[in-house]
Amino acid sequence: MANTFRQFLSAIAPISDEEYSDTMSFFSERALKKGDFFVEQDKVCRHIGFILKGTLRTYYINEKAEEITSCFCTENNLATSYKSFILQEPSNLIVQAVEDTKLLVIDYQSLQELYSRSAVWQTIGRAVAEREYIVMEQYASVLNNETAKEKYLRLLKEQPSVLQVVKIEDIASYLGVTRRTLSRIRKDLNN
Amino acid sequence: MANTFRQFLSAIAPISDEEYSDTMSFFSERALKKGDFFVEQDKVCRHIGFILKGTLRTYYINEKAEEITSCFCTENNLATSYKSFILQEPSNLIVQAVEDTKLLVIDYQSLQELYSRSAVWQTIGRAVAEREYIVMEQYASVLNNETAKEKYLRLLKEQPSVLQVVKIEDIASYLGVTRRTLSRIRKDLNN
DNA sequence: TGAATTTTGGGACATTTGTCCTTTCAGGCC
DNA sequence: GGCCTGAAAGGACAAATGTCCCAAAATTCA
Repeated sequence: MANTFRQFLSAIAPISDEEYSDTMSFFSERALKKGDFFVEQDKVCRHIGFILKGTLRTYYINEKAEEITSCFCTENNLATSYKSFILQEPSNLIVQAVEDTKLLVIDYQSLQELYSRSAVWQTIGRAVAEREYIVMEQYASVLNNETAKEKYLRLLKEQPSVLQVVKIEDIASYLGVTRRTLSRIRKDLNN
Repeated sequence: MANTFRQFLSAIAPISDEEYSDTMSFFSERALKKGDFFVEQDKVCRHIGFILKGTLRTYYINEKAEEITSCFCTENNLATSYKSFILQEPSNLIVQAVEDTKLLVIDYQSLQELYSRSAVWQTIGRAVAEREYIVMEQYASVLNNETAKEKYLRLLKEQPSVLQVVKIEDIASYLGVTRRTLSRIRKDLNN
């Protein structure tokens, strides 16, 4: 079951069987039903989750009370409100399951415990932060440089499954345009 | 001279006098003249620099051969092409001094050496990555949610000195609009 | 210093995107 | 099945932004 997680870790730092089974006692499985929240608004995010199955959407509410989607999280990736988790402060981001989802989760205290116990986990912790940075840099570069149409095509290519489970409105806010503009883009692409 | 750097580190992790002077032997000072490159395009970024004095601009060249500015780096902050540095792969970002600049730099090998020597530096390394992540997340959220005018006002408030040293064109690309639109925004703000 | 070059501001028009709205379609529920 | 509700597509007009341009201002360098 947790094999994909082992692969995920091994891609970051070599980890022995012993270290792996030791650390796995810090993790637990968690199931979410469609619509359940993994991180709630204004609550401190206490967990990082590795997505075994399912899809989550990360969004925030702007001052016009609109939901702005910032991320779709899919299988074999991490889900968290990372800033809230790092700083252990209330989250302005909301993370919600858009379909039934299974996660492997670890809480903040346990992760700190792992960091202090093991150099391997220090390395993993840094590598995860670096990796999240790179993902975010890529996201920002795309936001800044690509048109909504290009962004849509990229989503279609990189996370096609997302289109099947989320609402058009959420994709529009993810692309930084209105529903109306996304409608025009989609019409355009069907010639 | 390097006092501000000591403060920068202390804000991340407690560091003793001994640890500080030990590790300082890994750093060296570097001066850049206006227009000099700190990171060149398609070369591996081998250094992280702490800006003692001056300003740098981070940008890339898009497929229309336009310079797109992604970051202005000011005093008491870090400058690097972080992704290239982490992965030690060629940088698509260019980092250039927009005025005479002094940095405290460390190269990749030395930093790895510090990581392996000292738990404090493991923690600093992770904290820096986390911090860079948070900055980037904030940047992406701003890009996605604020209008060009709001972004301009934010820049004015958070990095007013930048306006004195960089070209309008670079600010426009940083805001994600054309020079023409930034001109309209500025006219608007002067009533 | 003065000529050449670069940078900036803004006019005129074209294009894109947003706003507001109506219609159609699909799924859930009695 | 028929009704209700929410999601999606797209028409019509308004607003924002881009493109192309030129003239004025600032800067650079011989």
